[in-house]
Amino acid sequence: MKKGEQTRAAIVEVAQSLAARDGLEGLTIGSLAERMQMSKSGVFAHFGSREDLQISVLKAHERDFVDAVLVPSLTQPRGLDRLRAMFALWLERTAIEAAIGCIWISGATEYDDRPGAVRDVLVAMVQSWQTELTRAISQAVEAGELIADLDPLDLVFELHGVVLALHHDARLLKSPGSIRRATRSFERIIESYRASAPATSRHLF
Amino acid sequence: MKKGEQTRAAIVEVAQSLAARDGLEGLTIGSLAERMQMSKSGVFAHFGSREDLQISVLKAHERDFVDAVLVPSLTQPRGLDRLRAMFALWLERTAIEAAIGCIWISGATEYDDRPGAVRDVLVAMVQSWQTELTRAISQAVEAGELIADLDPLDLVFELHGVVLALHHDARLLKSPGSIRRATRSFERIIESYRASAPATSRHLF
DNA sequence: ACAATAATAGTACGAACGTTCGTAATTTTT
DNA sequence: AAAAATTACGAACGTTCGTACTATTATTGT
Repeated sequence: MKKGEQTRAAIVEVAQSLAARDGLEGLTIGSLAERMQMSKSGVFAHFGSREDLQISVLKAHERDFVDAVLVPSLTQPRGLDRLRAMFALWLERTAIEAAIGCIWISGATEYDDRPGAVRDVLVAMVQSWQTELTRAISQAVEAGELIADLDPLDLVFELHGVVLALHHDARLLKSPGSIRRATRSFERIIESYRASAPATSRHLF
Repeated sequence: MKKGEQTRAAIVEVAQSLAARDGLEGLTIGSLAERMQMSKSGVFAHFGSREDLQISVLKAHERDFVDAVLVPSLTQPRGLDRLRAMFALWLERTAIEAAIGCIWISGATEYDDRPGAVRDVLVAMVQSWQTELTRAISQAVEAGELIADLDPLDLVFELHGVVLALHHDARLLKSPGSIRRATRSFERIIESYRASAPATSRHLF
């Protein structure tokens, strides 16, 4: 690994924590350079533009998210088990990010009316994660663990709401016990969509 | 009403729509002056500082919110009816704000790590609204319309999640049908907390 | 109508923003 | 070790930011 690549990686890492606190729009090259003990132009040279830097931060965040949430959940068998793991890990990560900030959530409000490359990348990432969730839910439905007439997107919507409310309450209101409340909420939601009959293999029909 | 007051009111109104789009931090006196066809200093003179302007915008927003959501809901009788009205109106308003932006929601991520007067005012407003919701829920519990062991804050949390998810999906992802999904979600949540026995007056016990 | 008062414009400021450019220092390759 | 390529720096650019101060114009009360 050449020198340039490794300082670039170091810059992006610092930029991630800076953007987590101040938002992607609050991220400035000046403050980043200061934290890196580098000159502004030295930092800038690693990216063609600030937009490139912001996108690099988003990509690094996605890598982290996939490694922390999606990948570990795949060790669980398809169906409700895996869905539970996905959401448990998602909540765990949100709980951590409640302390440092989540650029997907803050970015959602920053870029919901600001067209451009950063917005496009962000939207693609969120949709990609929602697609993963949808797939896991569909598998749980097919396994007969969730009610057959469930619209997977409905469940995605509700789970997403729990995560957003957790982030909001923990971060803005600093209200204690949000994590416990979110976990309970998740269990309640899943329970209300559980198929009443015990799971039966599809090919029995 | 003197001249000054009425131009000030006009400025705040324009500032509201500007802040809805760009966030309270994205609101600048320069762009505000341009939209008002006034000089920067002319606009500025109505406020002691930008922070004052931001707080004025927040207060105007709260007035609008109370007028559109809280006040009309009070015409309904205490209990589940009123709670339903509150949330229906809240959703209705969020649906509108999904097109123009909501400064409470964007402000939540802008100020979750930025101490100061703006943050303090924002937090107070959110908490005030959550207190109203909590009261309405408690009344529905007392009326025997919702299960007795319900923690009102749990329900506030879940309803808030629905609103946040709606705002997110409608605004960032532009996904159609979010409003219908949110409404269904609300009905489902309420249903799962409904007291199974028909409502009986408390003083019968 | 005329003072007194309030409201707006004008100008200037220091700081921070992203970006460009020429050059020096360092790392990599030969 | 010399040559080539990469990486970092320092200074400056033009803008925009919020705010202060001073005029000038409108509005108000008598």
